[in-house]
Amino acid sequence: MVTKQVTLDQAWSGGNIDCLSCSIRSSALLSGLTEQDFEQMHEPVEQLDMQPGEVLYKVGDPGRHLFTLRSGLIKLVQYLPDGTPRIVRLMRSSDTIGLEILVAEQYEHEAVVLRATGLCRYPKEAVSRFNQTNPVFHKDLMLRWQKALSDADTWLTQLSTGPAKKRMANLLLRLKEENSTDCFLFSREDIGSILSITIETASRTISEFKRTGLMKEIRHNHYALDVEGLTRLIES
Amino acid sequence: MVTKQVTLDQAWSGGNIDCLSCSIRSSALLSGLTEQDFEQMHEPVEQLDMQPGEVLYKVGDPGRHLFTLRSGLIKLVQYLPDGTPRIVRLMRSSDTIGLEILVAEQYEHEAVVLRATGLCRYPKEAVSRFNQTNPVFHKDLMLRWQKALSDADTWLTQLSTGPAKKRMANLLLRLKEENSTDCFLFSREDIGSILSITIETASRTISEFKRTGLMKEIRHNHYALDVEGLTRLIES
DNA sequence: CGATGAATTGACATGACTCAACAACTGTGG
DNA sequence: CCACAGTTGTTGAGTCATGTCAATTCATCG
Repeated sequence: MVTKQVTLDQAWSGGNIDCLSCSIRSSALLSGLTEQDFEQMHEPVEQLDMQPGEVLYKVGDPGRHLFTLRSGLIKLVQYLPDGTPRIVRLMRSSDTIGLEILVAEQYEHEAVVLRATGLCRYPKEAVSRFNQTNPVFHKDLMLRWQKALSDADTWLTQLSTGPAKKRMANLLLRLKEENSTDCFLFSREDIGSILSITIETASRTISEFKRTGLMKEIRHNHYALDVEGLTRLIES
Repeated sequence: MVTKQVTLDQAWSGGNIDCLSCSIRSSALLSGLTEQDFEQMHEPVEQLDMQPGEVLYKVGDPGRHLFTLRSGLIKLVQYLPDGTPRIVRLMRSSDTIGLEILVAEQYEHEAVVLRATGLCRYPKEAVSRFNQTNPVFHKDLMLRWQKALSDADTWLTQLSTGPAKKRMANLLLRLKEENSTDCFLFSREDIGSILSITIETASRTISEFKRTGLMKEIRHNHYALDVEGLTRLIES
């Protein structure tokens, strides 16, 4: 994990790491804040770069920071009583993770990097204070909370209900890049843990989709989707 | 649906319907508010009594009110693209439903009464204003949001993952009354829609549990659970 | 009492899991 | 550069769990 500290100065100046003119500003957690807000922060914002497999935090870790993804992909995992891991959400660019620590002491998930990820780290206290003093920030935070909830419902209805083929089709369309038919997959084990199926079933389903033309492998784990066909499969 | 209006007077006076001394006050949405807060409300709080089968709202209905359950049981339903209904959460006493309208225009679920339910109805504008002006209220609202999210995760991991028997065992323990082994069930169709299994599988699983002594039918849809045994089943 | 819908049960088909063999890919050391 | 081991993905055969369809019982209510 590589970290880069953002000093108060840099955070709102024209420096390299610059929250005020951040490229994902409109969707970043600290968008809408003023110079003064940043001046009040005791602990700096930091930027992290993480590689696949690295663990951001685990269930029960004391939570002192929230994070916003600038790029990449992170899985949130919970474990069943019998030890089976279950991926409960995927977080992508502009998503915020660790919201729970605003009202709890510990993280509720294990956060593991799936694809090289850049993120910004905010101290809990600062976020909490902004939330209480800045109405725009506060509204934005509620939006993020609601989005998380809404995502959780979709996860349940689309990825955890019905036969494996429909679930897989839903996952593929969900992982599809905007304005394109491209889709990047990851390990069969992770796919299984998302759809609650075995790696064999995941592999077989993908093979069948390839055979029937619903997807074409461009290169390793990179596919072109037949969006029409997959949509029809879901709705049938 | 029976409604009883709470006038400004009643809301904070010693009247019959009295938010300030409400019996579930510590867990009700408007706990922590002062006389002055109630004076600011343009539209009154109302109490509703609803019977099984009645629909509180549907997906896409314009959302103008939030609700807190005083008693009873309500299911939140979403529909799959192919029309299958899926129960995504069960709401019980002291739970708040309709949070989404604080940041969205419409309800995201269909809310249907499963057991005779009493609830309080709050106008969206008032809740929104309290949220911005009253720090305690605001903190409470965040707690509710986080609880909903946490519940959604549990729903996914416990009730939608693994074999039907384990899911059923989890559901039974979740429906169990506090400090007792009693458990009230509802229609097999609803159980199926919670666990994402067919009504036949639901029925068969319950029959098997009765045969193997994991539960005993006291009267219609009222059971005594073998908590130990069910827990063992889940963890195996 | 009969009529209706819900729940149960049985017989069978099918989808998903298990176990096992093998293939493809990755990284390491010679 | 190759040989090798370790890991991940694929495929096949057999089993088991769940879904499907149908028949029957049960509960409720007029």
